[in-house]
Amino acid sequence: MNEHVHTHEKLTKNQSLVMGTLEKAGGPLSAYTILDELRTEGLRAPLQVYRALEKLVEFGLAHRLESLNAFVACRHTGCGGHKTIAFMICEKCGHVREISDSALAGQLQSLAEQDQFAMKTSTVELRGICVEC
Amino acid sequence: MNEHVHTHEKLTKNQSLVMGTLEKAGGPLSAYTILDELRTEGLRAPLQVYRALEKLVEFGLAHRLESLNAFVACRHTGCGGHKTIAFMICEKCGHVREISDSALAGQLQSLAEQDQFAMKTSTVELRGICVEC
DNA sequence: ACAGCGATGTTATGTTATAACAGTATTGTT
DNA sequence: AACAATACTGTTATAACATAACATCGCTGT
Repeated sequence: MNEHVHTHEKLTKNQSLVMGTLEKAGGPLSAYTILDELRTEGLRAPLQVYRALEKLVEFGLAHRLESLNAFVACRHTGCGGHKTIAFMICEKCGHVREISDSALAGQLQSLAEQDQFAMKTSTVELRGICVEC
Repeated sequence: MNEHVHTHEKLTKNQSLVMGTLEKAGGPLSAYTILDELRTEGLRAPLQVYRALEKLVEFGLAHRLESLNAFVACRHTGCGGHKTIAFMICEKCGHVREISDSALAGQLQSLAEQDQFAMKTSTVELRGICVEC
């Protein structure tokens, strides 16, 4: 399960700091938790974190979990060819599993097309209990 | 497209008030917007609304839209036999379409089973532009 | 009568997110 | 080098969303 190493060459200072914090955590963090982690690095205001997160999400390096109001590092970055489609969130241990499933992606797209709905983004979050719990 | 009439026989006063407000709106409302609507009815505190919403969601009479931090009346109540699976949210006009699709439901369930994940609830929200916009 | 339980009302507080404005850094162009 | 354009940064203040804690009320069943 050795994960990838991300270098973030093009990231700015704050973006790097936030990305590093997310990766170190290995799970979802709230913006304010990230901020607290980074006070030692000189960050002081929520906006500094939110602005970095906005970019990271835009770049596909991080994802926002709507049902948690939290953010996670993308597991897939750098491998290309997959869009993140869904998350399985364990309500007991907090573990988040990121899923790329092209069948699901297609299904969502065709649902949208049925209604002539121009889908821009999709949020799929499954809540429950994971294997280990 | 004549929709159903809901009578809410078993609802408490606050639950009725909140449900009525959601139905009258015909679209998503934030808890605080609901509160403002109901100040004339004597409601004063957010908790009064949140507590009612919690029950309504539990009863399946309303849904929470995670990506909007808002709530909508369920379109389907009283017909039985369908679980709400997804929402299509227009980012331009704010219109929300509620979708029951058993194929999608099955797909989510089987994704969960693949990982031996005991799914309790699912959130599926598609963002984009609707036909009319 | 009274215990149990769920709903209510209220105050206070916690948590998440953005507005508005000023300044700094980088890049590309002439 | 001078400049404009663009993006990022820092800061203060505030908005928007949500819950904790506690006291009380009003049913229902025994």
